[in-house]
Amino acid sequence: MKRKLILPIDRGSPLPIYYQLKEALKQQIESGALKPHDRMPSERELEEAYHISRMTARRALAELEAEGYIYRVQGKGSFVAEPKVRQGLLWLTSFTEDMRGRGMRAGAKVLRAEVVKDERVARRLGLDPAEEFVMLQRLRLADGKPMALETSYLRRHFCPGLEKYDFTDRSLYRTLQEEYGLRLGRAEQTVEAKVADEFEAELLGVKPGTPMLSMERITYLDDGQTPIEFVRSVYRGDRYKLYVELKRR
Amino acid sequence: MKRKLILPIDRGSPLPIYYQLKEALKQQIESGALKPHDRMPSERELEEAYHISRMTARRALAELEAEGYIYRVQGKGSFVAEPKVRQGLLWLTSFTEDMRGRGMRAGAKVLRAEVVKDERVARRLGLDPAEEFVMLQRLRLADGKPMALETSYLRRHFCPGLEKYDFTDRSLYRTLQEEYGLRLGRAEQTVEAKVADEFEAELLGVKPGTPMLSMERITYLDDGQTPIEFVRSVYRGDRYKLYVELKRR
DNA sequence: CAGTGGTCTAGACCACTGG
DNA sequence: CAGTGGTCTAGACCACTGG
Repeated sequence: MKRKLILPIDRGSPLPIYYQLKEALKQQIESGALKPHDRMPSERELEEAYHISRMTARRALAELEAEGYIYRVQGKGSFVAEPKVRQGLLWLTSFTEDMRGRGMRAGAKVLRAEVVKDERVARRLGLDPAEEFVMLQRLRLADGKPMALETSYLRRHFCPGLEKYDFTDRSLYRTLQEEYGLRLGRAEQTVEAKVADEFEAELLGVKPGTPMLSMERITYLDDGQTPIEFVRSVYRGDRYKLYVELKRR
Repeated sequence: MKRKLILPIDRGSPLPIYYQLKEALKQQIESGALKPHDRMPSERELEEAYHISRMTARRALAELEAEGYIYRVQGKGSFVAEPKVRQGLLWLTSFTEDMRGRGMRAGAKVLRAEVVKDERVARRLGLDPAEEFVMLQRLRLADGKPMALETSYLRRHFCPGLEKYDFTDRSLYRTLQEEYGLRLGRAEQTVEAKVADEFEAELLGVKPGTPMLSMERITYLDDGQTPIEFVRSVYRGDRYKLYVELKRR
């Protein structure tokens, strides 16, 4: 198969050739010009088309493979990968998105929505103990039945007046984005096993002593370093399971 | 600085030279022989010491860098990285690697090591019900105290005789790689909360009813689609916590 | 200045896939 | 068999760091 490759490679650029080639091929994949399982140009084809050495062509393809854009099969060739859930990562999703992904309908009952100070939370976020938060506590429902107890602390300074919205049928993350222009980037989360205390058991409709998944999350803005939220969640162990994809280093 | 490097490299091995070198250097780091911020041998030193080309030495170092074991500074050299603690859930790690990242010493007590058939496990892996597995059950220790009960099922066809090794002080994943040439790619894992049953409680030294993190994992070879292992692990909820990094889509 | 990592070349042999 | 990716060689020039 002969194909015309007219991707721009600039040998005068300070950017390495393998990098320019990698980005150009990536662009082809992301634009849809190359579709999943389409054959990529072979190393020798790239060598000839761009007058580069095979090792340089290889490096571009090897990095695309490492980044999950293509897969390679010895003796056959390189092929465009299925647009993957980027391996190895969990996605930062809202409860609503999470439940939808599991085929359940999400709901909420707002228990508290008020401005508070909390030294422990402030410390966890590395902030001044006097920092003010909007504290939002919701019982989260899946298909109408209790699934989790979620307590969020948002830095008031970034979203003044947040406590006035009714979050019964409203997405917190969507509100942050649409009303305050806050875009979330990443989060750090811990996951532990515990048993329900009386308060949680009562609210979630289980017996005290029932196993629960307890999670704490610190959410950052899309600059990756400004903490905006601390969340403590307790999920019913009998209804909730975490799915993770792991990748070998 | 002149240093004697007597890491074993076998040119007759089916394993690539760069890979053997990478694993040998990784071993030096994990054993503590090389400490954080220690200087690694330079590419030219490796070239000379092992009579290999610089590109081969480079590849070993480049992969160690990609895996987070070392960092490299142009004009200065390569250095051992700080052991990273985070991302316990991101990477497919062995128990030993996981504990090391938490600053604890890993150990094991082998409870069972035998060839079995197990229809439920076979079904979970999408295999013939008659598939034979090497079942390895270990009590996992951290700093000498029970941390988890781990039951692995490995497809016997891929690693015949595996049950004859003594895994008290031996890494299962390292054995798969070095003795059977099996390289792991990715895994799918579930995480649940449960309470310890009597058997687990007895072994792990907790009371029945103690909260536990229960995980199931299906591990695939580096082709990404051949299942090789099913693992069921139960971690003490009072000693173990998962760390996850989440990214916003 | 010698030493480091970063990029690149122009070859080589190998194992593997498919026709 | 021709074509593919996987590994490896023995060089080269470059930018950068530190003494």
